[in-house]
Order: sequence, then structure tokens, then C-alpha cells
Amino acid sequence: MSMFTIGEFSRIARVSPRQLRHYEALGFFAPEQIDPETGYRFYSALQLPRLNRILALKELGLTLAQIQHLLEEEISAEELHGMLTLRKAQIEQTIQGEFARIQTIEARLRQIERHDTPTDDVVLKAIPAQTVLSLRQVVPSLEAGFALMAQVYRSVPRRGGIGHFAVVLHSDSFETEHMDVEMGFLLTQDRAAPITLADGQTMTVRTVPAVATMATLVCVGFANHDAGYGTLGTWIEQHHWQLAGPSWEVFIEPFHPAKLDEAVIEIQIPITKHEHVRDMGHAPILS
Amino acid sequence: MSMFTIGEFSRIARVSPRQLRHYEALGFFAPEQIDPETGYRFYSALQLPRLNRILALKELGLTLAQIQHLLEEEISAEELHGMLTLRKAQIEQTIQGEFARIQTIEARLRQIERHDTPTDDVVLKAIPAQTVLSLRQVVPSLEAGFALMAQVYRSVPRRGGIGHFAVVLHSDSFETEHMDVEMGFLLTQDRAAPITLADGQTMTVRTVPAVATMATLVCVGFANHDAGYGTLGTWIEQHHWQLAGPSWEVFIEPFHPAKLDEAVIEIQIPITKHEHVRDMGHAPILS
DNA sequence: TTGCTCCTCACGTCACGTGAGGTGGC
DNA sequence: TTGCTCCTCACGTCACGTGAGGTGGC
Repeated sequence: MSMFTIGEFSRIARVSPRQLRHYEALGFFAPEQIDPETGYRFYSALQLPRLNRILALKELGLTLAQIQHLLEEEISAEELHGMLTLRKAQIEQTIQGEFARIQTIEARLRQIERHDTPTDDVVLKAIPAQTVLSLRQVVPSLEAGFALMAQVYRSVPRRGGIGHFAVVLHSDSFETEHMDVEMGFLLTQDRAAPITLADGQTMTVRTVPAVATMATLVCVGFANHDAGYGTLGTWIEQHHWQLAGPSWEVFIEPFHPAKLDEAVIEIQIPITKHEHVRDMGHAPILS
Repeated sequence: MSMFTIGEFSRIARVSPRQLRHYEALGFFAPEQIDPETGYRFYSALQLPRLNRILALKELGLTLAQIQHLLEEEISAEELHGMLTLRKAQIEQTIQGEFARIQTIEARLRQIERHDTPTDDVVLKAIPAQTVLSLRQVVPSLEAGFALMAQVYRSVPRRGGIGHFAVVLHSDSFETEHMDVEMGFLLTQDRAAPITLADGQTMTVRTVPAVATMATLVCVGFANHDAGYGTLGTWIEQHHWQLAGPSWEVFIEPFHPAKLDEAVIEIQIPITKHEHVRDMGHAPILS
């Protein structure tokens, strides 16, 4: 039985010498002999099947720790089945993510090609469930809406637990008459009581469910607010998402009715992917 | 203009405080103010658009170094287009790889479910171009093949540059009569001259082109050689690859005609994916 | 003597997560 | 006084790649 130096063996197995030393350091693939004088490692051809087994498992995307476990513990078929099923699910996740990324990139490429203004600052976020102290009403006009905002804003004492001022547009955002709006404050603590306004209307506390995906955009100045909706709408269309609920306007910079041009507003629009597998619309990936 | 501490700002932007400090350390996103006494960082709402731009670029899969470059150098549209096109190609590559991995995993899962013997040690390798000193002949029977192997083996002096003994099966591997075989030695240096055997036949030097994908398997003992082909054939079929050329047998453990049961042989079969996009055969990934 | 291969550290990768140990205002 | 938030190091992640500095046989 002839022996190979680490260089020869690495050329036969097509792995790097460093890799062989690494697996040895981790303790699951050592040379058959080590010269006590020089420290030279010697491997035999009979070690190839084990090394290949390791490489095959690595190809499945298992970590070296998992492989080590698997080699040492003589794992049961079910356990292996479980590990692989898990890995498969993980990979499917990543593939989904990569597809989404490709779509975003393609949308950006098309933008550049058409010399459109970039939509650099649209960001997807997951919003957890939150509680709000709010009032919901149908307002006849934009002016009436502003008046209500000012009234609500004045009526709530700035105490602990009161967070950002926010408006929810329950009717289509391009409606400007008879808008169904909700307005109030995000709560940072759960302990808040209803508040009755001067005209007798009552702001109540409710929990808003989490939203998995929101397309968000920050606008500086209330005047840029419409442009913000435009940008978000274009972005959503170009990336093949669909609207999935009422949009939010969160006033990051404390809302003040007299200083609307200093407002900093984050617009949040819930979106979702279509239900069916779509034509990805790009050159064949698997050719 | 109100300011936010790192905690408040991180909650608004939905990033971690550590992340904000990290971007500051890298030099492309600093707080608007730092308290010289306490070192406390203060951010303003007007910094959100820049941060969101960074997050959006990160979503495209750009590295922070690229993003920094992009933010500082006021990059041209073409350059950005180039970067994104490159990224897109990279992502398509990864997706292909992930699909292949899923197929491998699914094949293994089916094996486990059917309690088949595992094919743990089949490994895919890319083989670069190599030169061989070899003789090609149609042999009438297996016995004649062995005799030829022994003759060739004896006729070549073990000098520098002479590597492993190898056999190439040019006819279908399940033929046992009138096999078209090539045999000889892999060369580790290019300087080798033709050799004429005792019976007048000549071994010539030729260059074997590189093979992108070989399915390989190491067999111990010539007797296990047929089982090896079986395993490889099953593997290739289960993973939906196709044969793409003559298979090789490389004798890792120096070939000796009298000690065939001590032989260690790597079988290599060139394979390729089908030309068309296939039905991936698993549950819808994009749902 | 020059090359080649081998050896053992040990740092670098990438974008942060996660303590450790300490401070300042309600 | 206890909590909470902030601060600054500094190690860990994952699987090696890549020198640095030194040795031994043709």
C-alpha cells in the first residue's frame, strides 16, 4: 500500500492541502500516518472514500459541524432525513430571496435604461403588531382632514407611552373627497386610556396586526408627500408587487400643523406577491 | 428639528444600533451630532433617506464597500448599470447552484425513503485538460483487455513525468465484446515521447480536453468495479444528469496485474445537464 | 546552490451579533 | 437604589485562502 504526501493526495482528490489540514484540525479526517521527525503527513488511497463522502455531504450544503456529527454518531436514517428536509426548505427560502433580488435589480436596470429618476430610497420592512390611540372618520375634504388632524393633535397630552403621530388612509389613496381616515398616535406602552375630544368624539385604543411586507419611503416636507406616493406606486408596479391594505403615514418629526413643510413623514404601504408562480420575465436561468 | 438617540433612531429605521455604529466606523453614515462629554450619538429624521438608500442598495446584494464607493464617488449611470448587471449574473449563478443542490438533496431523500443503499461517495469534479501517453484499440474480449493492460503496464518505464495508469472506455460501458478501449498513463510533465511496444504497436501522446463535470467514485478492489458503475449510473439517473462522453478509470493505487483486488480505482464519467429548462419536480418554490 | 514541498503559526474574509465592563440620568 | 440606555473594546462567526518564516531532500 503506497502512501501519498499531502500535495499528491490533494491533487488526486482535487482539494487544497489547507483544506485537508483544516479537516484534520477539526478532527474528522486525519492522515493515516504522520512522520514523527518531520511532521510530514501521509495519506493512503483507501482514505479517498471517506474524504469523498465528506465532500458529497458538503455539496448538500451541510456545515462541517453537521458532517462531523454525521460521521461520528452513526446517525439514524430518520435523523438524516430530517436534516436534509430542513436544508431543502432553507435552500428554497434562499432561492425565493434571490429571485426577489433579481427582480429588484431588473427594475433598477430598466430605470437606468430609461433615464428615470431613481427610487433609491424605497425600502421593504416587516412591521410588527402595534397599538394605536386613534379616531376613524370619513372627512368630506382635504381641508376638513387637516382640521381634524390639528384637533386630534392638540387634544392628546404628550405623556409617556405616546409615540409618533400617524394617519391611516382606509379609502383609496387617490380619493380626495369623502376620505375614510384614521388618525392618532402610536403607543410605545400598552397602558393608555381612551380620550374624548372637545366635540364629543372618542379616540380609542386598538391593536394593529403585524404586516409582513411594507414598502416604505421617507418624505421631507408635507408638500413632497404626493410625489412620495407616486414614487412608491411606480416602485410597487415595477417590482411586480400588489397593494395589500391601507397605507400609513407616520410623522417621524413631531407633527405640527403650522410647520407642515418641516414634517418628515414615512409612508408605509402594505404589499404582497401575487398568488401564482409568475413568469420571471428574464433570460432562462437554467439552460 | 428634534434629535434621536441611537436607540430611538434604530427603532424608527428598524436597524440595530450596532449596525449604525458599524456604518459610522466604515465612514459612510455618521450621526449628525455627537455629545463631546458622553459620546452619545444623535441622529435627525433628515438622515433617514440616506440610511434607506443604503439599505435599498444592500437589498440588491451589493457589499458595503461597493455602497460606500457608490455614495461617495457620485457614480455614473453606466457604471451602476454595469455593477447591477454583474450582480444579476452572479445571482443567476447562485440560483443555478441552489437548484442543483436541491436536486441532490431530493435524490438522497428518495433514497432514504426507499431504504436504498446510499451513494454517499459520488462526487462531482471539474477535470482540467491533461496529457496522456496511451494506446487505443478494439479488444475482442475482457480477457484480451486485461492482457493488453498488463502489456502496456510492463512496457512503460516508471520515469519522472509518468503519472497514474488509466483506462478510457470509448464504447458503451456495458459492452463486454469488441470494446473500444484506450489505456496508458497520465503525464505530469509535458516532455514525453511515443513508445513502441514489443508487438509493434505505438503509444502516443495526446491532450485530453478539460471536462466541466465528471461524476466520480472511488472503488477499492477491481472486483467492486462493476458495482461502482452501477452506483454511478443510478446516481446520474436519479440526479437527472446525462452521459456526455467516454468514462475513465484512473488507478490511484499503482496498477499491478497480479494484485487486482488491491487496486484503488477512481471511475470518472463525464456528465451534462439537459439542454432545456426542466420541470424541477418539486413543490412550487414561488408561491 | 537553487527549487520544490513540506511544516506551523496567524491574520484576513464579511457584516455585524453578542457579551463584558463601565457610566449617567430618571 | 434599581432599570434603562448609552458608551467602548473585543471576541466570535464559517471554511478555509494567503502569506510569513523556516526546514529537508534532490
